[in-house]
Amino acid sequence: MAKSKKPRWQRRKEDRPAEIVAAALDVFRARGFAASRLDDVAARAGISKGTLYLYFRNKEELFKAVVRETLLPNLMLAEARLQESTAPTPALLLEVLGALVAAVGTPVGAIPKLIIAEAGNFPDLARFYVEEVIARGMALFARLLIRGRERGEFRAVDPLTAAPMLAAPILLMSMWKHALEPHAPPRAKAVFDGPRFLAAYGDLLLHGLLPRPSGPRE
Amino acid sequence: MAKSKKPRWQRRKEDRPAEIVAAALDVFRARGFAASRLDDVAARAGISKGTLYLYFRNKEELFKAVVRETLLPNLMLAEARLQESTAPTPALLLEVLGALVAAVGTPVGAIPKLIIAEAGNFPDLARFYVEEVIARGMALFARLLIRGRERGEFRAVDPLTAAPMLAAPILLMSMWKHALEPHAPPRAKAVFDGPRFLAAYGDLLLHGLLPRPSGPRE
Amino acid sequence: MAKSKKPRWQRRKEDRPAEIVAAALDVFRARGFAASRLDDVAARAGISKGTLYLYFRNKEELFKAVVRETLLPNLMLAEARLQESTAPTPALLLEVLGALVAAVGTPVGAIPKLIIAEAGNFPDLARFYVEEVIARGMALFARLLIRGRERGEFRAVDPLTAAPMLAAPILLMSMWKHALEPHAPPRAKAVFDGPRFLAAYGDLLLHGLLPRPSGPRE
Amino acid sequence: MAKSKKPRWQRRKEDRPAEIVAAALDVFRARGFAASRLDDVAARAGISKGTLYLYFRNKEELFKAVVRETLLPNLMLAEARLQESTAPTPALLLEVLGALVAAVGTPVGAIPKLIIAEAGNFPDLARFYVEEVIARGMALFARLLIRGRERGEFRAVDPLTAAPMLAAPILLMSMWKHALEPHAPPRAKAVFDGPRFLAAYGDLLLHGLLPRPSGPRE
DNA sequence: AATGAATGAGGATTCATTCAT
DNA sequence: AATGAATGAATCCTCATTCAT
Repeated sequence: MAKSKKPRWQRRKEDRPAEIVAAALDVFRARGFAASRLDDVAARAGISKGTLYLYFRNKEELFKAVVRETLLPNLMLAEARLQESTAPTPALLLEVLGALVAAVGTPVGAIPKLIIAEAGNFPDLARFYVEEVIARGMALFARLLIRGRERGEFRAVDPLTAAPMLAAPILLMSMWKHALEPHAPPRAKAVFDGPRFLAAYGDLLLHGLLPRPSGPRE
Repeated sequence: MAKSKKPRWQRRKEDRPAEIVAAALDVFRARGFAASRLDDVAARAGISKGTLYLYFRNKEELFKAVVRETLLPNLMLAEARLQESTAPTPALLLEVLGALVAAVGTPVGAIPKLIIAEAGNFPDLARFYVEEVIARGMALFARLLIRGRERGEFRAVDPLTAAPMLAAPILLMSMWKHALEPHAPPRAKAVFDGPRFLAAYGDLLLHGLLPRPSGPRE
Repeated sequence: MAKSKKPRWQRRKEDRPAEIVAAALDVFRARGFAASRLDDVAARAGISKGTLYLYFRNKEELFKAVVRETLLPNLMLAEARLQESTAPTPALLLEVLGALVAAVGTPVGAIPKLIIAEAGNFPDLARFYVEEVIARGMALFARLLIRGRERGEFRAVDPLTAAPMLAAPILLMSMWKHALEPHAPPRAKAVFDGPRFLAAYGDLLLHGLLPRPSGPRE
Repeated sequence: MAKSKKPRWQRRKEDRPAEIVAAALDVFRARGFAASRLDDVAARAGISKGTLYLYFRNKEELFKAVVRETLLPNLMLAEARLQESTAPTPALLLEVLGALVAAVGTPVGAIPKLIIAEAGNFPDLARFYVEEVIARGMALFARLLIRGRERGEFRAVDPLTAAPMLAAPILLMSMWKHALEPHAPPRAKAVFDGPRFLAAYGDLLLHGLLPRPSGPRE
């Protein structure tokens, strides 16, 4: 039998996990974790169901991999960006928010909804998210607020308490985009459309943060 | 033979639906809709599995009943409150937000997370939520912003675009309370605790809304 | 309290069982015994589900009552008719067949299909049917054949073996009417219509397929 | 450690459907469709419950497959046989009836009872049976009657009306064998035993009940 | 390394039967 | 005598996981 030049399977040991994770995210995004079938994940990844188990011990591990591997790179990127910038803080804040808003439009934006939906069933995943994602994200915002305060660009607010407020509209937008917008009438969709949302958000946020031109307050 | 032997069950046609809905909300809240077993709902409602089906055609209908029957009364209450008040708009806004924050602490607060998690699987539920809850909620906030503007209490912002920003921290809080907080370290829990959160939120929000130049404020 | 002239329930102890049996036959006829719900039987009888159990121990007993109480009167009628008649045997045979064909058009005609479908699950019902209905029916036909032979009206055939052949088209017709006809195209329905079927049946039965060599017949 | 440990299962994609259909027919035959449990079908087919669903979408589809796949081959066989024969028509008729009587003794013989029992619940199955089995079967008999008439072997009868009469005793026999005989006393069983039944049937069919005026027959 | 047939535990749903009213 | 709310065993079907190929 000499016709065996082409191997029966491609050797793609390296790429497979990432492909599977991407496929899983797509499927989980649409149906939620519990209602997703591994059959569908496999089909979308272009492999067979059995092959999934060569790379992930079970459905839960696949879920965790999806969360870990799609969130952390994004977060580290943001942290690096903040570190090196010398721009005025209001501009830097807007830049960070802009990056987040952009990220929300990608499949990654569906992760928060998935985590929140399944936190009750996967406590360690919830813990991971709280400690590795939320805590770090809030710390990042808090540092921004402090930086602004120190440079006289922001008024004094408690950074740890205010940080979540900065994040809240981003979260809202991610929920909207990945859960409700597909079912909303056209007029409702306009509200959340990209730059417009970001501008309104920044306006409201900054005018609360910027020092008042005249007279001391509070 | 005393006639004491307590009966194996009671007839309670009137109360049952509400009790079942409450039990279902509890269970769905903890596990999510898809992962909840009707066995558990029945157990928590103190009835047998079959009894569920006397009152709800199937799991999906039960879910819809939970959403409809717990959200609408709350919403109508808020709308009524807004209608009759003559208070200054900033105070009224804070009052409304306070009521929402309070509601978030009750089981009702878990509904948004449930809806968002299952929107992909129950399009008509999603549509119901968008049209009957979100739209009405946003309209309510928009009316508040317009009222404030007309009375000179707020600066000019586009009410339809700004409304979601008012709601965002409430949503964030509901997600936090019902999904992540149980898995968070104690220090993190403090941030969202009641009045403190509300105060920070109102402060940030109002200083962005109030007109600039001068004068004493509330 | 003097307004109690009209009692809360009618006293109808006597009629109820027959009404229930009739309703049950209707429902069983349409869906088969196994797929029939007692809810439907009760509804059709105009009573509540619980009341069924005041008259019949369970679903199986109801089934047996349906069979017993609808078949036996018919059978006894036929036996009596045969006893007293002095008509020529061919005419008598046609009369009996005619009565059976008529009976097949009523709800009773569905009983054979019910028995046959459930014989495997209710052995004693099957035994009852074999011994009380089939055996007696076959004996009746056999007596007819013997009577004809003795009076020189029929040729010699083994009466016990030939009897089922007389009954076969009746059975076929009952199956057709109560099971398949509702789903048949119009052209097929014509074949089984009443007198025409009976005439063809009598003709074939009495004369057979082979051409007569000659001479007068009958 | 010998490698003996026989594997927990075998892969048998090719044979499975036919095996399942055969097992299902056995179970349906004994209990009727509605009262049969797929558990039992699976057990009899030597597979697990889940495997059923790899081959049949649900219980109803399995039922339809049983009907379709066991009836059609038999019917086509009979049609082919009729086409090629040059025998005298009475002999050919007896041959066809003999083949049918033989078929009735196999599991296939239980199909009519199943169809008739469930026609009310599966209208399209009933339609299929009326159009693909009964219609074709009756056409086959009608052709036989016409052939006999044309060759002067049969007297003139309306072929479409007479055809069902030829089939009726076969139907009766199939009902008897698969429903009632197991519950009948020994003496009753003799009546339907194979060649004897067939001989009596053929005799009656060909010659009828009336005495012949004269001459030798057949 | 990859497949996909086979498994079987788990959960939604139905409905005969019971029993408080 | 009658009701119908409540029960829970029974059964269909799904799908994560395993394993023969």
